This record gives sequence, structure tokens and C-alpha cells, in this order.
Amino acid sequence: MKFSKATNYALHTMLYLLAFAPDKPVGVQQLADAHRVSPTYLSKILTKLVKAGLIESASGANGGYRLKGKKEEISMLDIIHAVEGTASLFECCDGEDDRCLIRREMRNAENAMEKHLHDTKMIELAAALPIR
Amino acid sequence: MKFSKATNYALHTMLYLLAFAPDKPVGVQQLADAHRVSPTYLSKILTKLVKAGLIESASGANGGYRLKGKKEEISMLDIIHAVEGTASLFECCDGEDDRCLIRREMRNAENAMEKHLHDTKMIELAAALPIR
DNA sequence: GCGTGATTACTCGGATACAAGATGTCCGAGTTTGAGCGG
DNA sequence: CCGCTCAAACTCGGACATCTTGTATCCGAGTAATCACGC
Repeated sequence: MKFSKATNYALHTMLYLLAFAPDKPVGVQQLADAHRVSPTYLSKILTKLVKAGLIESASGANGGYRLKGKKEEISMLDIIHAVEGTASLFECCDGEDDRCLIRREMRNAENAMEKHLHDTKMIELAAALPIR
Repeated sequence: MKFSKATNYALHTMLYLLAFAPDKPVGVQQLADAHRVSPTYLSKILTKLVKAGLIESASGANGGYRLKGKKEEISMLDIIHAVEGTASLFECCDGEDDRCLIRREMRNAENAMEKHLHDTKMIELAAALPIR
């Protein structure tokens, strides 16, 4: 039960884009250098963000990844869901048996965390960065 | 990022003990039958609960596992921590760098979930079970 | 100056390799209960 | 009826085996900008 490194990379990359390049596309190489990750691996992760509609990719020379859509609304939860999936963190009791009290409480706890993540917008973090 | 099945088994077993056998030791075989798990595997999980001080084991004939200590105070978080460990769910930025805003917010979200799990006591769930 | 083609700098996606952790099994060793047996 | 012994029923812990998932790399294919060249 851990958040994957992929989620970590995705969050930091999104923060980077918001803070340093809100409009221009940035190459995978540059993003990878900024966080000490392999470019090809980071590319795989960013593909998930593209599919989720958070960013878009530009092919060819001077291509790269660029923010897409309403930047103010991007929450931490959006990014986490894009990378980790939206499935519940806790599964038990064969499917959708709502009589399982343990499952119900686990879902409630999970929702508490997700609410916090949903209320935290990436653009606020970008604005609070000490050095830009 | 998923809770392990081991956590699932641990939670259900604890609920079972609280509801059906608050005092008597129950054999691993019986507990395993109740949740369709291999007895030896369940034994491995319960060993963690023993080390955490939530239950105690009785060797020999008529032995088994029994609740230990103040039953009213056992929370879901206690069990989860016993099985999954107490480490933070999110790690990044080499160690304890508190300047990382992403890490800070992830910790906050995590704490929100843990608070909910801490406030949910197992004995309440046992009392709310429909069929006993 | 202008169009055309080649080059270059990129991303995309699949296939693959590797590592770690979760899951599950097996077995030998130790421990307690209780039954059997002899006195 | 008492005490001893022994078998049975347990748990404990370590050592495996297996399976899934996360992590990471490689490579061929496609695409867009730019440069070079010839007209």
C-alpha cells in the first residue's frame, strides 16, 4: 500500500509545467532532466495524463507536452486518478455487497482523503513555490 | 496503490473475534474457514497483530488467537498499521525535505484518511452487525 | 525568391526485461491439553 | 484414585515457490519544423 513513483513523477511534472511553462510545449528530455527520470519512462506516464485530458502532446520538432484546458481546476486528485486509476483502494466481499461494514468504512476513509486531494489545486501549489 | 488482501483478512478476522468470541481463543483453522483463506497464510498475518499487541496467541491444544487488552479502543487504523506498517504512503524528494509542497499536501490528505480510520472503532462495527 | 526534398528533433506505442512485493505452501519444532495406563 | 507417560491438537517461525505489479529500457514508426539545394 504505497503510492507509486509514477504518481510522484506525474505530480512533480505537472507542477513544473504550471510553474515554468504554462503555455509552451516542453520536451520530455527537459522534463526528465528536471526530476532525474528516464525520458522514455516519463513519456509513458505522461501518456496517461494525455488520455485523461490534463495535457496534450505535440509531435515533431519543438514538440513536447503542454497543459490543456482550465489550469485553475486541475487538482491533485485528477492527476492521481489519471495515473493510478479510479478504482477503490479497498476491495473485499465479492463485488458490491454493501452490507460489509468494513468495506463501507474503508470507503468513507478513502473519500475523506480524496476530498482533500480534490480541494487542493495544483495551481495554488505552483503559486506558492519559493523559487521560480 | 491498493490495500493488500492481508489487510482485508486482518480486519475481518478482528471483527469476527470481537463479535463471536471476545474472550475465548479461536483456532486458526476456524478463522480461516470463516473467510476462505489458507490457515497457514492467515497465521502469518495474525502474527503481525500479535506483535502489535492487538491479540495474543495460545499454544497447544485448544489454543488459538484471542483478543488482548482494551477492546473498546481498537480502531481500524490500529489493524491497518499492524499489517501494512506505519510508513507514509507517499515518498519523494530524498528524505525529509519539508519544502516539497506536493509531499506536504499528500501527507495532509493521508492524515485525513487516517483520522477517519482512527475514529472508527472495531467494536462499533461488531455491535452493528445484523446477524450474530 | 521559392518550392521541393532531405535532415533533424521530437513523440507514440508495443515488446521486452528486470525487481520487488504480495500471496500462498510446506515442514520441523515447541507447547499445552487430555486420555490411557499402571500402580 | 492418583500420578506418570504419551499421543493428539495446536501455534510458531523460517524457508521456499509463485504470481502480480511497478519500474525501466529499447526500438521502429510516425510527425512536424527546419535546413539545403536547385530552379
